[in-house]
Amino acid sequence: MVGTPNRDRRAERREATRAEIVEAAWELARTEGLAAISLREIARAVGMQAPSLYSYFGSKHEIYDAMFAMGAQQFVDGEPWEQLTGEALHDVRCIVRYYVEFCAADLARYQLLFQRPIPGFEPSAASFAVSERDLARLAEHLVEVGLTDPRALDLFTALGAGLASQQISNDPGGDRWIRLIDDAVEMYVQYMTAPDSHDTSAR
Amino acid sequence: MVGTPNRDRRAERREATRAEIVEAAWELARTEGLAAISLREIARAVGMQAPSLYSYFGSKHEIYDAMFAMGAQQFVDGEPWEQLTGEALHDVRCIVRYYVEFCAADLARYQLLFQRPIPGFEPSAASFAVSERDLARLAEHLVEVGLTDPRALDLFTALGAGLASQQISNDPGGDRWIRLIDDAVEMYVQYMTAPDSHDTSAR
DNA sequence: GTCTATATTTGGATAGAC
DNA sequence: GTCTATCCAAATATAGAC
Repeated sequence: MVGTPNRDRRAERREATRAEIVEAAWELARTEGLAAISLREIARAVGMQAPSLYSYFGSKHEIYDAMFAMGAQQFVDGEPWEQLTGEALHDVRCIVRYYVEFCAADLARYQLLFQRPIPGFEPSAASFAVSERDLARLAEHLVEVGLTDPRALDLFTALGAGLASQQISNDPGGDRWIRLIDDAVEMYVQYMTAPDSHDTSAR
Repeated sequence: MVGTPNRDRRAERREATRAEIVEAAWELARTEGLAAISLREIARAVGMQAPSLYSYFGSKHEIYDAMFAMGAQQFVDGEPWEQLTGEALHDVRCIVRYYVEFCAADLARYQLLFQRPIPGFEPSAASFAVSERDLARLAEHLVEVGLTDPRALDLFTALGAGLASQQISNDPGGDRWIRLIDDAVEMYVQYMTAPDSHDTSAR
């Protein structure tokens, strides 16, 4: 009998090339700006002609989408879950540090993942799902360390986003806001764990 | 004797047309995205042909620069200085509210003023100076209400930027993070005014 | 100061040979 | 799957008449 092989070498090769294209696109985005990359440049970087890219992606937006998915996966893969201890102050500090440094490390990646600088582009549901699952996991962990207030998650993300945004926009390459992380986290945890001076029902 | 008139009607007319062009550019940026506006569209919106714009601006970047200056001026002009009382909690709340709502009210304006989504564009020193003077004034006011810690300003801007960023990116048109402003401000002021449990020298 | 005409470049995308 | 050739649209910017 003629069986089907348990590895599809052709599909593997194809997937590898797709990854190569996306990597090249990121490289260009980092040097020239996210909105300034072109199919011709991407193709040249991987040793192809522009039309050949259409064998791998149906449009430029599909490439952006794959870039988004890759960035989101990088974020998830690098998260320091194993360093968490269950102690609120420590864990929150850990996560905020990771987030801010992840953002500051790559402006283009930050823009694509956390802003919407490309007119007309929105990540597909599949690409977005990675981020959403991760956010849910974060929400769970906040509850585990005792931050059960329903506002805890949104205030947390606002804090991280603000430190990252300021660091990137106003001191790129520096550490002016990175140095504030520990203070900000202390402020946040103190407030969220203080005995009900500000809980919702007491108002 | 032949005197010079004390009003230059020609210059006034020219300035009015420049303002009209910038206004049209903002209008388009709001509907199509900041990076997607073209000189042709701007020209059509003001009843001109594209090349005529070059009588008023030397390049597209100069139009972006004028847009930046206009946005910065709007921000300054709308600031609620007259509502401030000298009481820290109240004043900080006032300013953060103004900032977040200003950002949330116009995505394109937020992007141009507080992010850098246009590859190759940076505001001129003159346009930027408006923002810088305003930031200095804010710093002074924080000191006046007792927030003398050197970290107060940067933590303040991070807080505002974070609330605005999350509101715009994750709940456009809603108020999910706007509703958190009062809590965030309370958290901030409590922390910054708490008796030296976290001041620099005590560490 | 505004126009027409055009230069020049560049972009995304498609057709069809191999 | 990759190429060449090309389409088509759009962009910024300039030249020169009026």
